[in-house]
Amino acid sequence: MATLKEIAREAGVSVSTVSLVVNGKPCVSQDKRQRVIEIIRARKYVPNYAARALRKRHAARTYAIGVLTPAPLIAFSSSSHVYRIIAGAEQAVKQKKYHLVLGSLEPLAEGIFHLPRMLEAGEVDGILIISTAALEMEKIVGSVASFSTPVVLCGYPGQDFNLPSVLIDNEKAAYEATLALLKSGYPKVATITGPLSYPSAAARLRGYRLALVENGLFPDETLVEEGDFSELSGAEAMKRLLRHLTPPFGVFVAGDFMAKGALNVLAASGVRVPEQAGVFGFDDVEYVVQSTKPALSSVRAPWEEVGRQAVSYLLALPSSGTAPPTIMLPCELKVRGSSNPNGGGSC
Amino acid sequence: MATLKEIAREAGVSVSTVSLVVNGKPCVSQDKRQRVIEIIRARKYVPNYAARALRKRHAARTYAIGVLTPAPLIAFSSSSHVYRIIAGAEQAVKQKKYHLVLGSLEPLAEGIFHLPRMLEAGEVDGILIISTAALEMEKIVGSVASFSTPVVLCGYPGQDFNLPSVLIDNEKAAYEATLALLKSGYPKVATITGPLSYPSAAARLRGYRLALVENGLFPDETLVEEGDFSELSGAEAMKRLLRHLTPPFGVFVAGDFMAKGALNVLAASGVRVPEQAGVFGFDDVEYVVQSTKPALSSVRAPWEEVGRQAVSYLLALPSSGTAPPTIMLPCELKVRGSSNPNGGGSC
DNA sequence: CTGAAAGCGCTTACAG
DNA sequence: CTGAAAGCGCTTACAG
Repeated sequence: MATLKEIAREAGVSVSTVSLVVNGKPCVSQDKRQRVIEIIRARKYVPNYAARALRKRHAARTYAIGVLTPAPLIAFSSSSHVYRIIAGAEQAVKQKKYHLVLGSLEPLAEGIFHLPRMLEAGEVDGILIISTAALEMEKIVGSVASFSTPVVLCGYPGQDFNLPSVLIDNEKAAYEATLALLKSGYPKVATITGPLSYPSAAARLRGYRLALVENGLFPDETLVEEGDFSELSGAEAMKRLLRHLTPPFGVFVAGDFMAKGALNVLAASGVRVPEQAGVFGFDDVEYVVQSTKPALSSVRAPWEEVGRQAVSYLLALPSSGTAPPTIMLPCELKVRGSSNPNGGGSC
Repeated sequence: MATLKEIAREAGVSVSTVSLVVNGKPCVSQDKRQRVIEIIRARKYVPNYAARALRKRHAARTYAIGVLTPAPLIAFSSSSHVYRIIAGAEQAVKQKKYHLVLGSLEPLAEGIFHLPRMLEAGEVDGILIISTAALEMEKIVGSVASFSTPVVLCGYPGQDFNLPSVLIDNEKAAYEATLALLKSGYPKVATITGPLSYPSAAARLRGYRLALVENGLFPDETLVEEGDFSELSGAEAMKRLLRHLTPPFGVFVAGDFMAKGALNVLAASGVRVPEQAGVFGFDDVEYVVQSTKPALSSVRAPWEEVGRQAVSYLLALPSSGTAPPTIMLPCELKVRGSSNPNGGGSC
């Protein structure tokens, strides 16, 4: 690899001049510039990144944003929000000539995580932490906070870590999905929740209740059943609901897999969807919503946009310590056959 | 940020001694080592990566592997092999304390690509290039070849670029899928191909033909129809096939979306699957194979393993220039209801 | 417009 | 076992 010095010698100029040319500074005469550029081409000179960074000291950027996932990527299903956030973030960094660096947490033991090297040596200009609905973030956030690298948390709202965050608004989405069921004409609406120890599951339940109350319906606790996001748990929750519940009714289900289980039970029980019962899921998992009959209405979270906004926050982060803002992005309702008795339930 | 020199002054030792401690070299007395470590802790010293890399010159590793995708991630569907290769690669680099750096190609104009900075400045120790079935790789491979960074190509076999490659064996997989249809008892087997200008589509056709010939069947060109991987094109190709084809027969379809279209046409034409016709897809797209009735048999490529093998090749790459090897990984047959007349086609 | 020189933070022979 | 010193490749005031 050629160095500045070698180029300078060959061109018969000083290293300063070569440096100026390389960095596109204007104050170099035409002929010298020309000569230097030719030699750079011929020798395939590439600036030494490390030397440059060293010289520019702390002003030096790495032009990299780290993405910290709560587990190795292989652990996530292809429909996971993790991939969608990464795709959005990549789109956003690209325009600014940044790269994404992937690092993942490896749980070693109870609450002990192996942190990727990325976090330690100031190798990135900012870190985007992806959280899951369930993840305990205390340890991680604690470790990260001791570094000076800017951080932004992406994912589901949970405990307040006093970190800049881009989150999706679970409560509002649940509120709107429940409202949609009521508006579709179902006189009462039940819900199947996720594990209520998860902040996001609790938030979805709050949104559901709010919609009922605002419409003059008294929240009836026999209409609330808890699942664990699995298809089986959704089926069992639906069976329990059917003990008290007679059609017509709506069910807001806090996850698409559970909703699929619920639909199966309704079909087996002879309850016609959407005529006698409307079902609304959550997460808009492509291969679930397309595989049910009728197609499942669901809540779609804007995860790509979460990634994009997190990056633009990191890249614009002022060095002054302003209070960490929290952005809550709204979700979109995808109304399909399962909750739409007026639109022809066959599609 | 504290520097070695500051730590040395505070500890009353020379910078050499601090450097030795930081790098875990043994030849330092216990008490000095102790003192230095304490001060490093207290001052939260972090070694300057750039200085280290600069000093170690070319021996310095970046501990990063670049992943070059043929387009921004946002352009790929969640079922894309791109995500699966990345997940496998991440798993592999993790064990060696490496990171993955994401970079993507942006087609600017006809054959002109904007190359990510990652490729230019020796910022990574190796580059994993992901190709698609259709991608023209000439330009990219040419640009990359002029750098000294080791490269490995991942994806579908195509033109021979004389690069180390980890590919999936399309031909063999097509051969096996066709054979499976014959073994299931379908006396003749047709095929719906992808665009035959794609090397991978052509390879799948070769595999199909080989299976026929080996079983004493004369390749009949009226049994070959070309599609473009879309569901619609699969439906139309199936319609064309049905002009000459009477049950029982099998169809090897070179893509799951086309297979779905074909299944729809068979159902509409009153041909029962798998009793009268067997269908085998390709790619094992989760939300397609699960949504058809009966469930679609398909070929599953080991993309995670492709990523893993590519990384282990890059990390073990000898500096001497041996001929670039090419690894062809076999695919797995996922036999489901659509091609299995004996297993009860209802599942 | 151009060159000589200092120095970024670190590692590494080289003496002691 | 320990320290003084050179130098990695670059940028940047500073003189001219």
